[in-house]
Amino acid sequence: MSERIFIAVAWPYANGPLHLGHLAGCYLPADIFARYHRMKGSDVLMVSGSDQHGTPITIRAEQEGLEPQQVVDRFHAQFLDSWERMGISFDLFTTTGTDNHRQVVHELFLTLLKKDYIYKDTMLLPYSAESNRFLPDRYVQGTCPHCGDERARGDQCDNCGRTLNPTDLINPRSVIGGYDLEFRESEHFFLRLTAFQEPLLKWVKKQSHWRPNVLNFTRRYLEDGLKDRAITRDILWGVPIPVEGYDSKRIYVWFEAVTGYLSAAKEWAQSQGDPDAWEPFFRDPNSRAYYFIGKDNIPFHTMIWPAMLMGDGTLDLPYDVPANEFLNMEDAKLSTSRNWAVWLPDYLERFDPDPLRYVLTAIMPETSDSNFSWSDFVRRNNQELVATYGNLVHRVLTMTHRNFDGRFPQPGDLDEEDQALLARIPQALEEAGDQLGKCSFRQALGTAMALAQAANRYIDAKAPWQTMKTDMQRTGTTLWVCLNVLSCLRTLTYPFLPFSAQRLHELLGFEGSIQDSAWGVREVRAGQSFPQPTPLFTKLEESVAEEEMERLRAKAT
RNA sequence: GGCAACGUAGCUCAGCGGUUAGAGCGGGCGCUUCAUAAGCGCUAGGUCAUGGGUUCAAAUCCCUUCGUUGCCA
Repeated sequence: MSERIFIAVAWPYANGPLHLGHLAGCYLPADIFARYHRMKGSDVLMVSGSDQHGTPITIRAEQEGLEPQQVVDRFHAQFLDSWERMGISFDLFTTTGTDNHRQVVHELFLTLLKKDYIYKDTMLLPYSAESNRFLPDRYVQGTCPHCGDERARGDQCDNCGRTLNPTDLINPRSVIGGYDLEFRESEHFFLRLTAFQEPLLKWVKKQSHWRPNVLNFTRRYLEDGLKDRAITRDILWGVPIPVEGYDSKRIYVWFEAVTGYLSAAKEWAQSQGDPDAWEPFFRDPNSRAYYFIGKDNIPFHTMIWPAMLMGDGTLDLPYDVPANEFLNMEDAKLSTSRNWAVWLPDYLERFDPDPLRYVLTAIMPETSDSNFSWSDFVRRNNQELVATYGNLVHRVLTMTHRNFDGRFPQPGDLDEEDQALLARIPQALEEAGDQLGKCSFRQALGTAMALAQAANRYIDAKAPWQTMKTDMQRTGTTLWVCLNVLSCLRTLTYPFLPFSAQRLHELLGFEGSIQDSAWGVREVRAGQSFPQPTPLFTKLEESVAEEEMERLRAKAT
């Protein structure tokens, strides 16, 4: 009986390239999870897309003298390229700019409006008479009422970090052209979040399988009390409001972007030639939906989106929201604006994807913030990937190829040590499978590496380079046991290291794609011929850490 | 200012009520030579931030203080 798994991943904002924080935060864990489940035979749908709307994109477009669409098209193409080269295996990576998305958002909006979960009200907003338009919060600057900083924006003050409303600012003024500015009443639509407070709290209290930080954060938030929130804005870049008379307004990104999970599933279904294929992922209690996000996104996925789903009443709520904490860079907080980050396109110009996938999994911020450093990257690559795992593969394959004529040996009688190591194979698969299923990716990777270490110990004890002088039968048995461990490691590492796992698959003489193998024991065949082995991973010069650190520092502003 | 999390070996962290507190890396000693000078074994005597409390029993639960970080007003 196979499981059905919907994997929703946070929508990256299409106003800049992706960095290691994005990857470690949600895309890599989601991909590991998806690959594991596909191999296990689960019915998997993994979707996401570029978030195209919102003020920062308008601002960037204005700065560069481009249309917003040109900005988002550029980054969307870059995202697709990064996924391909990093091996992030989306079933669909779309955008919020499609007709389909607009329709799905409209349907949900109208459903909630009809049920009175969306209502109209007025609010006081910044308006520029001279340019004849309402201004986004970010376009308004003024003195922060808390710290007195004169360059606070209408959404927040960068100096003291507090969240603000434009009406909070002292001496508010427009950023564009420095026009005078007034506040005018504007009519908007609000989501009645207060109606969902109790149902949400009741639901959240049952989610004992959630990560403690996600659960605690959400409970505290709900116990403090939700407020209704405006879901429309006086802007022109975004999804239109499906009600007559609101041409100068659009649906606010946070309402529209989370709906993208549903619209992406529907778009995927259409692309499969079966428009209803999305339904089992949203309307079957036996299917489970996982939302992979960074911790800054928790409220939207544990409260707002579930509230919208509850309001609709026909769609399943998230099963789990395995939010990750933050990844720091060389002991400092990642910062896009200060350019303190390693960008994916940049990384991929110089290094292979698997070492990064390995290191980011090993330090994945599952339970607390973690730190990426280039010296740690080089160290882990050289000592863990190359020395412990890659070298195990290489020493076993080389010895076998050289002494058994390029074929796998026929095993003789198995002694206790042989049996003990072979017994670890199904154990490791079960253990790692269990850990992967619980989204404990660091642990699962550790399980795989522990098996590699056990094999290294076994080889040391068996010393096949000694026995081959006197007893080829014994040597063949030893290597046959090792080869079966390699076959297992091929499976165990696949979710984390898809590229090298595929290569190992081929080095072991298996045909086709490793993706089609099952999550289970697969013995090597005695007598099977296999190719001349080449190393799986490349050792990095120690100087790489220094050079990359320099590069990072040089670009920072 | 309010709330929360964290503070464990030189470094990065795991453990989160129950035998002498663990792993990886670094350091020290030794073994091995098949392999990308890779592998394996042994070794670190750390007041589990601090001061109290609960308990037969606490790094593990509760409170104080200090420090770090995050969220919120």
